[in-house]
Amino acid sequence: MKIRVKGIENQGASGKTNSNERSMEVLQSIIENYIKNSEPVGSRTLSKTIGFKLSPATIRNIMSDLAESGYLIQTHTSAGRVPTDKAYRFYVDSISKKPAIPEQIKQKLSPVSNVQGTPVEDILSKAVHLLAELTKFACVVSTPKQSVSRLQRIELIKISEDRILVILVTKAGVVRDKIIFVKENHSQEFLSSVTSFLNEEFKNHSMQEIREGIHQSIVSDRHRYHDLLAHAVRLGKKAFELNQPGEMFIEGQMNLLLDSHFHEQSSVKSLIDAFEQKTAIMKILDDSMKNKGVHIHIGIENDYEHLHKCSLITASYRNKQNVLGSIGVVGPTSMDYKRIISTVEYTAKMLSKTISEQSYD
Amino acid sequence: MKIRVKGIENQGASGKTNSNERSMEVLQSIIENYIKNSEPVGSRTLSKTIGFKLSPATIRNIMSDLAESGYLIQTHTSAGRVPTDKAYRFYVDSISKKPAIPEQIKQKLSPVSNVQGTPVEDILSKAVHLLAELTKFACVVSTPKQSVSRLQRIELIKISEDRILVILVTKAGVVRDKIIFVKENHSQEFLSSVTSFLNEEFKNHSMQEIREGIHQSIVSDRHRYHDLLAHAVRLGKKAFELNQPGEMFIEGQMNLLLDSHFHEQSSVKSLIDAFEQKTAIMKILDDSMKNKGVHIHIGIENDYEHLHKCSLITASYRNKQNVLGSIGVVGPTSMDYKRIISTVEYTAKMLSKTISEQSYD
DNA sequence: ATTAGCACTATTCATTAATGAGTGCTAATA
DNA sequence: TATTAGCACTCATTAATGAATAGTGCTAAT
Repeated sequence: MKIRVKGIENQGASGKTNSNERSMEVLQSIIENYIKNSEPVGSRTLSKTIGFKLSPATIRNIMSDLAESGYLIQTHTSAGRVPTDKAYRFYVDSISKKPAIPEQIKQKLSPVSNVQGTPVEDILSKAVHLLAELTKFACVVSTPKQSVSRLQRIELIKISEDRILVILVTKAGVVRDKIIFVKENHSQEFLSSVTSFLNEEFKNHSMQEIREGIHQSIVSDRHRYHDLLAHAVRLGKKAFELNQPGEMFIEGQMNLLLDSHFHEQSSVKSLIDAFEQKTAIMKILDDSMKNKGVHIHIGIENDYEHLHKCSLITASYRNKQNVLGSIGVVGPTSMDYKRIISTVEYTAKMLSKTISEQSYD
Repeated sequence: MKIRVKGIENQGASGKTNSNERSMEVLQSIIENYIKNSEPVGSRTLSKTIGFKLSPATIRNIMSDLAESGYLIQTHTSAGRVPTDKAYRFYVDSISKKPAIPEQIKQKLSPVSNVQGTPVEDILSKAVHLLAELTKFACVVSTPKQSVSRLQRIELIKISEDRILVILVTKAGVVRDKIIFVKENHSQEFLSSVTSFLNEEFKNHSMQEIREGIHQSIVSDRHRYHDLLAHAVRLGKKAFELNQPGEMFIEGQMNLLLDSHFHEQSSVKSLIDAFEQKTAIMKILDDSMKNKGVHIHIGIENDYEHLHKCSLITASYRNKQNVLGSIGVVGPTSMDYKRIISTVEYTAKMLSKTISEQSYD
């Protein structure tokens, strides 16, 4: 029995790194070929397209090894081979130098920064729309997380006997409004004093901090505000209560359905489910905020089953102070990773730049 | 040559209304059959399902006439017949008594009214979501038109040296905010006086009126506000400037792609286009606000070419004073009109009720 | 006016055969 | 020893064929 050097896996074990490197290059070639044509790639085709000279037979041997190690599968006996998620993982991990952003893409995305006093939501929506247009996949973006946003200003406005409009302006330039119901009929003057108190006390603090600290903070100031206090606590609590579960804009869902990889009925159903049930994607976007750079989730790596046939490329955007949210692409596992990664990265960068310029820091 | 009574078309011309009515009933039967099974219906099948006794041969004759008059088409020689848009138009026009809303639908839609101080946008989004779930088609809703909304309160808040946050609260309970840029560094006190002036002057007026009347109104009050005037005019103009082009929420687009009628590549492309290019659908929603009741646009009746294979059922929603926007369903021309019409109608009613309760009238 | 009967037509479905892309193995080769 | 040529084999895809089926249109009988 002949034991063949397996390449990749047992790197360094044998001295044959030569053969190892070659396996990697072959695998890379197969992946790129499949990404391009979406068709199982065979040994003959590959021997032509590959950089260096190798006969189909040799390639077959290599492919056989790669298949054994779980990088390739065959849909049936006499078909070419298709990369597995493991292969894609290897592929993206081995990407060293990112391609330069084509001028054309920069051009396309320039509207994102051409904004003067546009609400942050509109900027996000513009960005995700353009990203979908560029990538031809589904794209998502999460709105700035309220909890990490820092307060620029709060305003309480009486709009009827029992309703008070709360306006929160964050440093990032996001305006959130909500209406709270009260039993007491406060005067606008009273509200104004509560307002200025809250502003003084909490400007520049994150919503998270405010929610946690509001009680102590007010209590410690007891001497300055006496009867006003009880009401202020109650109003403030209500005003800063977390109610927005965090929104997400989606664009280009339908693009996916033109993609040949999602043509089967079951795939379509999965996709519908994945986008209906927003939490799974939202969670991935949230996770993406924790670390810098581009995040890549390939197929089976996703916890949510309905996303097993998808890859997600995400990147967070920020202003000068905080990471605010993230933007991402949802596509088939066989997407053109190099292109998509750099496009997402660039878009996130543009977004950060634009929003930073609008922030109040 | 035998001249057959054509039914429908030449009503009253001959005394044979009997045959006429029968044609209509046959047509109706064909349509309902097709709506149910999405398959061309033939004479044999029909002679079984139809209420009264008629042989296939007779039905064939009638069908032949109906085809000649443009109510039916054959996909090929030996296939059954399929209703045309003209047939659907006849069908919906002849619907007399609307079916009662099934308890199940009422149940499903009840969350729309279970809201306490929810922003109008959230109510709309909830409603359109549920509607999509119920109908299994794509659903859209337009946010309240700014121009007809009447002012409940305006607020100007200084948030940085050169930026003023404008908050508009409408009678319908919609809060709109935007940031305007100014060259002068106004004090908050100054803004407050402008604010109370604008509130006094314009409360209860529609945005449309305000935009048109702002100049005169302020000029005529020249004696009361002297130096303040010039600035107030400028700020007010900016504040009330129309910038929101009118939004639209879409839900369940992907539902359409599960529908057999949109399975061809070209149809999918059309749909994507139709939803990408929101203006066409937006226009239909806008039109729907002009008249009461449910509006029905069948296939070819739509101006926008990419909607030629779709029917739209829309209905406007309102508060006590004004028509605010409309909600609708986009589905295949062979949708179950009776069910969809009454569902949309009911949803719009619920929406109106809920929003009215929240309005400040 | 209605219907039964029949010839005719087009789709759909299963079967078959030809094609071709691709593999695995073995033996020859550099 | 690694590579390659050659060959048998497998299996999906395609086209061709024919039977079954669902439907129509027309004519003649009721």
